[in-house]
Amino acid sequence: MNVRRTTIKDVAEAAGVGVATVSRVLSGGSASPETRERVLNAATQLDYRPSALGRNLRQRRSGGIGLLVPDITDSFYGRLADGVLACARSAGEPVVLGTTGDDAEREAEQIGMLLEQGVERVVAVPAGNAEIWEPTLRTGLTMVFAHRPVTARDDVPAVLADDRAGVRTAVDYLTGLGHRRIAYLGGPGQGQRVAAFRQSVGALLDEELIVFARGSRDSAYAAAAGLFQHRPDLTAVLAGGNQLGEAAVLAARELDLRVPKDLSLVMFDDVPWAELCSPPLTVIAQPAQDIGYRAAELVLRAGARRPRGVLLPTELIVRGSCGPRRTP
Amino acid sequence: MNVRRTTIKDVAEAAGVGVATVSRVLSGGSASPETRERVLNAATQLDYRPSALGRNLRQRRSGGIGLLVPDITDSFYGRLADGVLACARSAGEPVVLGTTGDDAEREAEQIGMLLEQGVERVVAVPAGNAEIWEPTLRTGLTMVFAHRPVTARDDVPAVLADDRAGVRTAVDYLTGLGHRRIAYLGGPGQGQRVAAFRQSVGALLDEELIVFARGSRDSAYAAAAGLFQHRPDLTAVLAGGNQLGEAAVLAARELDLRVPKDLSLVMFDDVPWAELCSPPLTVIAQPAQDIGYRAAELVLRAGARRPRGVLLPTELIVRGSCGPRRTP
DNA sequence: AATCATGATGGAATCGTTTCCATGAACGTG
DNA sequence: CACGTTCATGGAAACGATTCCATCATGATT
Repeated sequence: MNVRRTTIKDVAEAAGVGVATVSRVLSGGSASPETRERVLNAATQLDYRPSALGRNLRQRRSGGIGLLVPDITDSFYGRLADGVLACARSAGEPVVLGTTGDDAEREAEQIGMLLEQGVERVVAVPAGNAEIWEPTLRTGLTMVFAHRPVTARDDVPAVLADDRAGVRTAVDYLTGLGHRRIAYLGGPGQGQRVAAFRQSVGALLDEELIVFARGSRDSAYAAAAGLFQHRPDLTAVLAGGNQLGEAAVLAARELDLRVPKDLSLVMFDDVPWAELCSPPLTVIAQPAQDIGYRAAELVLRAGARRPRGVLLPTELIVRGSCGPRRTP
Repeated sequence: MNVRRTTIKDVAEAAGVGVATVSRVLSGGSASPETRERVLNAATQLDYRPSALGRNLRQRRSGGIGLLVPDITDSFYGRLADGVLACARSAGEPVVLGTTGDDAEREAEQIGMLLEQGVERVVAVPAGNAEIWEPTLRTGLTMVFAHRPVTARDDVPAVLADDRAGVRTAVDYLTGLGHRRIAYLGGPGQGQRVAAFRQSVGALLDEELIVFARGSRDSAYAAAAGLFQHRPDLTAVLAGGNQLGEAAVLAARELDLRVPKDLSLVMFDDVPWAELCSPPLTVIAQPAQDIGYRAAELVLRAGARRPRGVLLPTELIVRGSCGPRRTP
């Protein structure tokens, strides 16, 4: 039961060389062909697997990459995580996952844990703002932000969907259908999108039509229902995420607002069920998996890492949840 | 930039004690009150955070817990992962996530990586069967299976939803509605459910009505469409997961089968969109998050870990996707 | 008063790797 | 032929914690 695992020392002994040589051979250093072969043979013979523990300690860093998302339950973050995992797997790196619940404090706690583990490369969907990140960025870890930027930190690369274009396209689409009172139903950390929304609606801007929910489903529902009840004059809604879209559909149904007859709805993020919904939802698709993959790529290629950021395209997918403005 | 992190040695020096004493104090060993205070002061003063790297090497294991799921994109596994994360967080342990794609080979590869990382406690939704797990279980790591058992390994605890009862309830419900030709649309690793299905339908059993998809969405759709076309006489379907349910809805829609008029549908796993679907889907709810949490609990409490397994209840939630048998 | 048990304490070993450095052989060049 | 350069190689020193073990002081028991 207490079988000691085979160490580099065993391999060295079996191959009749020093441990340094074994290490060199296994990590691609220089060695004579014959020695190399002897070592490799001995290694396979003994089924040697180098322990990451020893290496990590010596190099003062654990290989893996850290991933921080607000909520792994959310389809969008699920796909983003999948992208990170795919990239990490092809690089042979483990991924340490943590959730922040979009809470800056919890985020800091998770970062602390990652540092303690020696994780030095982190992909994060940032919850906090610039000041919050200040201290952790000074610890010297390699960060890449995904999905959202941290304003005023353009020295940290960010992989983003082109929210601005997405919002504008959606708003143009809705105004083109005749809508004048368009609401934005937002979640945490959507400063960019809201700015784009304000800009896109231009003269139609009505601050009361911009509402925010906190992270949870309940909060999203409350925000949507509150909005619909408080402003029955609105005719279109742009929901800033799939949970918010879900809440909007439910709230509309509850208040007997027919979609799209009474209310047009566009949702950020294309999820499989958008097509199953009744009516099928018009969405702004985001390449969630790509975002994750690209972010992981960036964080792994820490060296000459110049790109300040990557902007991936969004796409408006028209289904059935938008119609011409209801004529009163 | 090259700020050496503060080590236990620094703390020892600052407190005027030996490193052994610092270690003892910090890990709750015996020490005199005054020494304890001096050490604690010095530690907070220097903002000391013990490096997991050193500890891991000495103890020959990395703290964290490994989590292996088929597909983090799937809502069910997302919630399961969330449960594991919640438990791990409260225990202060990091979680290393890997996906297997329901592929035994990839699963083995992930296990290998975890072992290399020194991860000794793993929660997994097993993809492979008993023989596949044989060697990895001999490596001495602490395993807990979640969501699915590995047959013939009752020495490894498993946290499961009560599939048997769930299937039976669903089948009883459908037969109660008059259905006689009931299909099962399954995914990988659903041996238990299929067995329960066979048993529940009893004399109505028709092997042709049991079909399987591989993991992907496409495969699920193909299986569903094939089933519906090949056997237009069936009147009810039990889908063994949310992706399969989704595929069934899509395929039915494509083939102009009206739900529930032409086809009754029960889906395993309650997902948020089940309610948004048209018609809202009748589902067998599974406590995915609980499964994850309980599994993590079990794997963390490695000592006197007696329970062979945990069986959590499922619940039939009746919505609108089932109706009386279509009269020809 | 002598002995023993108890508990606090620090030095040193240990975990498994990488990497620095010294050694020696082989080789090419003046 | 002598000398410098290059290369393969192995011993040993890190890395930062935990933990064994010996030491010493203190108080209790005979």
